Amino acid sequence: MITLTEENYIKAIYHLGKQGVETVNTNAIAEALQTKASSVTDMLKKLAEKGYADYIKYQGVNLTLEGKKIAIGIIRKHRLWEVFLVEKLNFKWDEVHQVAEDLEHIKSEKLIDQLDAYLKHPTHDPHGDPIPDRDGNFKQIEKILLSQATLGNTYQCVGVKDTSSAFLNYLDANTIALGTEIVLLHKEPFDQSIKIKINSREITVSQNVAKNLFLKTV
Amino acid sequence: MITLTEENYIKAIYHLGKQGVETVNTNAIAEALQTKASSVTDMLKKLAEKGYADYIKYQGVNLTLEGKKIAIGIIRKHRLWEVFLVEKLNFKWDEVHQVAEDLEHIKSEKLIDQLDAYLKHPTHDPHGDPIPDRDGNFKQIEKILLSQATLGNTYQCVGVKDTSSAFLNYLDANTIALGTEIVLLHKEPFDQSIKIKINSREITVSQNVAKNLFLKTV
DNA sequence: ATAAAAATTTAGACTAATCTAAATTTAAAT
DNA sequence: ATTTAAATTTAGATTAGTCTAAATTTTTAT
Repeated sequence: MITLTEENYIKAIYHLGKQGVETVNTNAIAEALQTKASSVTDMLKKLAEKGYADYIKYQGVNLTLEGKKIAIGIIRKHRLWEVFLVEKLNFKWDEVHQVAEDLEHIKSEKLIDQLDAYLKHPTHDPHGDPIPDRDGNFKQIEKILLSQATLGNTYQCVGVKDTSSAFLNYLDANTIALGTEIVLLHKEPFDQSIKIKINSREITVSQNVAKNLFLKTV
Repeated sequence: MITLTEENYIKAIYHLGKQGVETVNTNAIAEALQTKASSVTDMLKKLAEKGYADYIKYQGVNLTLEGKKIAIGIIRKHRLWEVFLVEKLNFKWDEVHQVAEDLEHIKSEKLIDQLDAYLKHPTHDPHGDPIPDRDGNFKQIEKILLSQATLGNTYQCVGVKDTSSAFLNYLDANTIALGTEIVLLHKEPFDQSIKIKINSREITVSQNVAKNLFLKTV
């Protein structure tokens, strides 16, 4: 049996290692999980022993195939619950994360498969992140940050990098939602702020915003 | 903060003490939670210390008002999730218990209030048990066991005592569901079996069945 | 190439929840 | 009213996860 704590470490390693591609170091995990490096070391040994991770002392950790599978399963559950909370229970997109953080650990295949069907097999969560299917397959859309977009082009908003309430509320206040069309009008060299057109309204957003909004070309 | 384990003990004490009316003894709790009496003793001390229970060494335990409030809150969540699973996710009534056992510990007021609204404020769960409202109020329907019913009378099935899959499947197979009308035709003195009419079909059920089916007069 | 800084691990201790085995208290039986 | 049996508690140990402080390894800077 896998414990709740083990699941949280595996998920953190997965995210920190960019879908399990890069090696993750101890301090990064400690920071992500708000715990101490020594606690992380203990857990990495345990995860390695259980076959969920490859861990080399002082060198860092990688998830094994099994570890990745577990991570993806948790992420699938997390994102499905987020969709449920927003679509069925009227949560706003900045309110779902904490609750989904708990719901993602409920262990019932039937529950999650039925939920998936009930929600009509959604492919993306309320923040634009892809939802893995039963077999763990999902494809990341071709997406770029607003800060990397090209002048004059038209884009569609497909996700956010920062999922803090502060940022999501900012987007709400400026009527920027997933699916919103955005035309890039001007890039200010002085402070990297960007002028865009949304819903036939022109606004200027800061570099900070531009670095946290994902777009795709249309 | 209250831990998951503490919640489970409180719930067990509540149920064993018939809604917190009777004093509960150590062995009963150990049996209910599949643990050892010594573990129970430890936990009772802790619950008493935290103000959730009144505990007297060797005499047994009672929930305090706060303890009862917590128990009722957990039961509310459990039963709402059961309704959700049956009505929205197509679970059968014998499949919901285990999953609800986990879901009941998710802590989010908003989640449970929204769920309640989404389900249109149901008053009873799929087994006929009442669902407490936000303030912890609920009323038990006037109900009797089939074994205590009177010959010739017409009743309506309103709940089950045993919630095992074996029993619930038996009821399904015999088209006995919540709301089904039942006429008591004959009580066999020899083995306490009972002949009833359901949906214009006559069947005989064992004493065991009669002692686990709740009815109300119509 | 070596010293200083940063990252990581080890050692030893703590808490929550559990257990076994022994001791104690209460209830039942003669 | 004792003795026996049943129920309960205590004592001491164990596991998972965490922590602090000290020791070690790696990286960085000169």
